[in-house]
Amino acid sequence: MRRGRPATAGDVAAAAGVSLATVDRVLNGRPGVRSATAEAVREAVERLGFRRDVAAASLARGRRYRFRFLVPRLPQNSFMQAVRREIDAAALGGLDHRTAIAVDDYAAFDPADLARRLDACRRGEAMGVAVVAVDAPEVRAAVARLADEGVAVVTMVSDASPSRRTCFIGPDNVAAGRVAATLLGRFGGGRRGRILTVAGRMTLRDHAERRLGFAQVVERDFPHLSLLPVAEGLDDWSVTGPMVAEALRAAPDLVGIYSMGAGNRGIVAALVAAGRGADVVAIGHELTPFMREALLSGTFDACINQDPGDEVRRAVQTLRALADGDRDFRPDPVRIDIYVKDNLP
Amino acid sequence: MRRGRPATAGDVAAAAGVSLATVDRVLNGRPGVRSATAEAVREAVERLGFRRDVAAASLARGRRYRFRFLVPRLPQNSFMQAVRREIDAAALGGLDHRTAIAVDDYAAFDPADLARRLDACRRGEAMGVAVVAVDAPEVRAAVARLADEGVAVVTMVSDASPSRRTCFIGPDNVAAGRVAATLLGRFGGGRRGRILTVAGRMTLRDHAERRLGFAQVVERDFPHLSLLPVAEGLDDWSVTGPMVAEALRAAPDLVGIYSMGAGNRGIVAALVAAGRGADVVAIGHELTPFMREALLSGTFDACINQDPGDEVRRAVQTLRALADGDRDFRPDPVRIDIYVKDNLP
DNA sequence: CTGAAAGCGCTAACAC
DNA sequence: GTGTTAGCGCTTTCAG
Repeated sequence: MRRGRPATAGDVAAAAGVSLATVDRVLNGRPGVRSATAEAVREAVERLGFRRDVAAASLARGRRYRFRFLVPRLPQNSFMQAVRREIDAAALGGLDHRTAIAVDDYAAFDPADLARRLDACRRGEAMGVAVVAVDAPEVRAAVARLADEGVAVVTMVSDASPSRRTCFIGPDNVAAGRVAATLLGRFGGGRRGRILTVAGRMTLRDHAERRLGFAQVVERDFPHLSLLPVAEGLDDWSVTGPMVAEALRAAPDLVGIYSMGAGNRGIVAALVAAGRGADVVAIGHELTPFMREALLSGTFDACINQDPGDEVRRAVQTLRALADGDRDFRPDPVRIDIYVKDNLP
Repeated sequence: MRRGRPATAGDVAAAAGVSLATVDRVLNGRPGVRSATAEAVREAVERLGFRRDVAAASLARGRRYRFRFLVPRLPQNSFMQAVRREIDAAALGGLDHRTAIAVDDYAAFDPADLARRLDACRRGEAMGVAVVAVDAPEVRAAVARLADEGVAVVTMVSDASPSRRTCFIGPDNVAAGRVAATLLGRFGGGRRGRILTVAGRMTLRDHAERRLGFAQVVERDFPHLSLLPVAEGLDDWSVTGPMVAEALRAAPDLVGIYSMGAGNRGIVAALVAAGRGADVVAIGHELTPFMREALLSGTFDACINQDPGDEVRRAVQTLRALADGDRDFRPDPVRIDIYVKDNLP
C-alpha cells in the first residue's frame, strides 16, 4: 500500500473504495456524502496516515487573496515606517503565495479620513482589511459596514473597540505598562521621588492602556514613587523636549520617565541637556534606530517592543484564514519584547 | 496581456517568444540557454512582473525532505522536553509540506553516544541533521563524516565548534550573559556584595559563554559586586539546592544568583528555606513552567529565554535550504527574550 | 449521493 | 540550445 512515499488522496480513495471526488468532499467537510461513506473515508485517512499536501491543494484551489492595509500617515514616526516596510515586504512575499496586498495611509489621528478610506474598501476589491486604528465612533461604524459586506477587518497596533473587527493583533498594552513599571521601579534602586509619564495622546487606546498598567504596578509595588500627571507630547519630539525640560526643572526629585509613545528624541535631548541622562531612569516603547542609540548611550535604560514584522505576518495569516471561512481562527498573541543595551538584535 | 490575474511562466514564454522549458531554465539558472535568449526572458519577467508560484513549483518539483533531529535524553529538563515537543509539532506540520522529520535522543553529556548516533545518519536516509550538540572531539569528527557524505548538519541550542556544522541555531550566549548581569546589577539597587553563578557544567559551551558575558559586565559596570567561583550543579535540582544553601551560609553578603542552566527548583527551595527569596536577586534561563511560577512568586526576578519553537522552525528552514543546495542561506538570529512576571506569554 | 475528467502553474524527461 | 509533453496531488465542474 504505502510504497515509501506518503499516501495521496488517490490512495485513500482506493482504500475506501470510493472516488477522488468523494474523498475531497469528506476532507473539506462539504455536504452530499452519506455518513457511512464519509466514515469509510475517514477510516482510510486514519489508517494510511494521510495528510493533505498543501502545495497541491493550494495550486488546485487556485484561490487568490486580496487584502488591504491601512496605516496612519506619520512620516516622522520610525515605528510606523517600520510597519509600512514590513507590509511592503509581506506584499512582495505574498505574490509568491497568490496574495495581493495593497497599502494605503490616512491622515493620522483623523477618524473621518480613516472611515472614508475604510468605506472605499467596500467595492469588493479587498477580501480583508488590516488597519492601525483610531478608536472613534466613525471608525467603528465604518468597520461595521465592511463587516456587513463580508469584508473581514482586523486591527493592528492600536485597536478600535468595541467594534466588529474580528480581532486585534497587537500586544497586551496594559501588561506592557506593568512591565515598564517593574523595570523602572527596580532600576531606580529604591530611590524615592517622582515619575513623569509621557503619552502621545491619552485618547490613543494603546497609550492609555500602558499608563493604566504602569500606574497599577507603581502603586502596588513601589510606594516610594509617585506619578506626575500625564504629559501629552503628541508623539512629537519638538513637543516632548520642552515638556521634559520643564518637568526636570519643576520636579528636582524626578527619578524616572516612562515614554508611552513616540517623540523620544526630545526626551533624550532634554535629559542630556540637563545632565540627567545617567541618573534618571528612562523606559520607552518600540525599538527604532533612535531608541537603539539611546539604549547604547545609556540615556534610555530599557525599551518595550512589539515586533511589527510579526504583527504584519499574523495579520496576513488571520486575514487568509478568515477569507477561507475559518471563523474561529485565532492568531498567536503578540509578544511584549524587552530590550536593554545587551540584547539588541 | 495581464488580464487581472498575475503573469504565469507561460505568459513570460509567450512574451519572450520562447518555450516554457526555456523560461524554466532561466528562472532556475540552469545551463543550456544562449545569453541573448536568457536576457529576453529576464526582460519579459521584469516587464510582466512575473513571480513564480511557489505552490505550483513545489508540487511540480515533487521534492521530498527527510531530516533527523538529535537531542539529549533529559527527561527532567523541561526546556529540553519543550524542544522535543516543538520537534514533534514540526514533524506533524512538515508532513503537509513534503518533509519527514524523525527525532532520536542520545545519552545526555555523552559524546561517544552522540557520535554513534550521528554516524547512524550516514546511510543516506536523512538529507540533513539538526543536533543539540555536546562540544567534544568525537562529535566534531562525526559531524565531519556526515559533511563528507553531503549530509548537512546544523547545531541547535548548544554548539560544537569549530566543526563542519553549517551553522549554529541558538542565541548569542555571551550576550545573554551580559543581559543577565545588567538586570541583576540594576535590580540589586546598588547593594554591595557577592554573586553566585550556577552552571550545569562549565564544559557546556552555552553555560561557559553565558558566564563569560556575565563576568564581563559585572566587572565593567558593577564594581561593587564580586563573583564567587562558579558552582556546577549538573543541571540537577538535588545538587543545586544544597549548593545554594551552602553559599547562602558561607556568604552572608550574597546579593544575587545567576543560574545559567537547569536545576532552578533546587535554587528556589534553598532561597525560600533561608528566607531570602525576596531579597536575593535571582536571574535564570529558559521559561519553563517552573520558572513561570518562580517569577510569579517573586523568587526569580527575571528569566532569559530562547524560544524552542523558533529554533526548531529555523532549523527545519535551514535544513530545507541546504537540501535545495542554497549554500549561502543564513537563518535569522535567535532572539534573547527577557521575561519578568509582567510579560509572561 | 457519487464519479469522471479537466485543469491549477511549474518542472523535468526526452525529443529535435 | 530549444521545444514538447507528461505529470505533481488536489479541487471542481459537470454528468450520471
